[in-house]
Amino acid sequence: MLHTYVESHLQRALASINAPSDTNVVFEIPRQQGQGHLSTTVAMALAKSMRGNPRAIAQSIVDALGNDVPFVQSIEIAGPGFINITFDAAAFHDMLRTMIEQGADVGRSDIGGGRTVNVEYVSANPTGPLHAGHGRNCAVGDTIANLLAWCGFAVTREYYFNNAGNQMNKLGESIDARVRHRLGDPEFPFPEDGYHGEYIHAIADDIVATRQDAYEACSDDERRAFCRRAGEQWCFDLIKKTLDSLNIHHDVFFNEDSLYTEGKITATIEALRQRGLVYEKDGATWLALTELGQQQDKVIVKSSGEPTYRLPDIAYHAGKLAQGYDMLVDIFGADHIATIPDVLAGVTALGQDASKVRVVIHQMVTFVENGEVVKFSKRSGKSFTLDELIDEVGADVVRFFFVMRAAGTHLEFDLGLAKEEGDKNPVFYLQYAHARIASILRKAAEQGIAVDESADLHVLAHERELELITLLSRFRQVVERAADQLEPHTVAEYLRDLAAAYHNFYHDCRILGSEPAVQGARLLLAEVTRRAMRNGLAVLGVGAPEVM
RNA sequence: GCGUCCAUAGCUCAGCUGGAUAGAGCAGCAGCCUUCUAAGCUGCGGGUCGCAGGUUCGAAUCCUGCUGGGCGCGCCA
Repeated sequence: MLHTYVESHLQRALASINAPSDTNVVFEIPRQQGQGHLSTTVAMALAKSMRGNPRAIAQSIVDALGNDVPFVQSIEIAGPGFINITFDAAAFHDMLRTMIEQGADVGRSDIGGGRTVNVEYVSANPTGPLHAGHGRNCAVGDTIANLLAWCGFAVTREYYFNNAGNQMNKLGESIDARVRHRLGDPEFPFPEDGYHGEYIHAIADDIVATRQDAYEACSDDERRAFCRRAGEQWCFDLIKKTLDSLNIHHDVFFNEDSLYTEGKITATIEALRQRGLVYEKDGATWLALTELGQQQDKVIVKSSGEPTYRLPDIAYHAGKLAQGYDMLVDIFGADHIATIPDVLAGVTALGQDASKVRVVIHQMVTFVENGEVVKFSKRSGKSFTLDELIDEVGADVVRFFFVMRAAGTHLEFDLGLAKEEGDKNPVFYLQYAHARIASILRKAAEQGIAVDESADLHVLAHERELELITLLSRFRQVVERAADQLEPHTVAEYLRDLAAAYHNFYHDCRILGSEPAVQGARLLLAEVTRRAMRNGLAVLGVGAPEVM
């Protein structure tokens, strides 16, 4: 990054004009031409505390800097007090050299320092296939996990599920009914609010075909449980297969039921009770959330004796913190937003540090094709599954489209655009840049020209070359920021800019057939770009094709 | 009604934790291939940053209110 060349000099200059020692120097890359390569607003920020004219402060900073700062060509004061710095080409060559030395790992960071992070995402219960809308949680969660891993965190990818609830019973009853229909009892009643999806028939067919004897040996109650287990198995197999096709693999599948069998639920209630936060009312057990700053108290154990989801959620999060994770990341859809404060309050009440929990809320997805909203509904059984979406547009497009917008905004997924295998599709724009580089490297190899990492970079002076180097130099910072802020879409934005910078360079700067020194330096620049693009796409979980 | 997220070009969206003349893609119009992939590049048009106040040298960005929309507000998860 350019700012590293001037940061220490600037700090010294600030000290010499008696600026406060905690002054935060903010650097920006100016948008407009003629404003240098790098800009800082520090003089304007200091105007208040130092009670001075910002331009005058800027002038004294520039005077204190002197004109012998290495790599700096010129410094100008502009507008209300911007300090604009123009670097000489050697700064760009130096940055590129640093990136060359990072080899295939260009852009990798160690800001995580080995700290442990648990990222929990997908977490759909095994009551059916993942539907298309689940794709956003999958892609956002896995990309965040990738980002953190890329930045030196020790990441655990976790999937939390519940195979004991009401919905699972409904699943078992639904399958049971379909099996009985097949075994000569067509009048057997289908449960109210049962699952109507096609997959229920598929599961029933499977049971009849492979386990009919075992099924018929069961009592009525056992049959429902049998079907529930068969359904869970079938659904999980399918979910894992779907995730696998998106290259998503969890390290831990955490069964909510283990919280019961291991006594964590009762232990949690007792711990909360000891703190005076639990009371009985109307036959139920309540958590005094108002004591913890929340709006209202909530039931944690129903009068039926069953806990509500809130209790295991608290026990689950407290348990993960107790395992010693430095950070927990939850990926939730907007429909779960209200549960978060309760869980965090409960976790805090149990003596854990809730500030270690970071929750990424993503808004809902609308699928659009030809300007019309495409409906999907699990309830009606007319489900639009994630598998179908992947079949339609491909795994790369699915992953990219779900992370290319900020998680907090409503996402419009344009199926028409996604299906387009051409220039309109933003994924191909990135992949094409990579394939173009791969192609040129192949062509060079055919001509007996290898990438020479020790090539002299001084011949790189074209505006397009310097722009490309500047963009490349930002790669690591972009990834670090995306990891820190848990904002994967900024990587997608960056890669678009990087691809554009490469296409510009490619268009204006002939590589093969140039004079040997220029050819060598440009080939090396192309190779570094390829590495950065491949790494960036890998973080997004998108492939980097050699040929398109 | 309460909570929460959102509102930026015709459409979909960025906007780097307050900075300079608010950007990109798509759509529209006009150009560029006998040479490394035209899935590319170049140019043009297009804006009351939802509205109204406030803080500040300076606001799309921070605060308040309002309007419009998404999602929640259960002894469902």
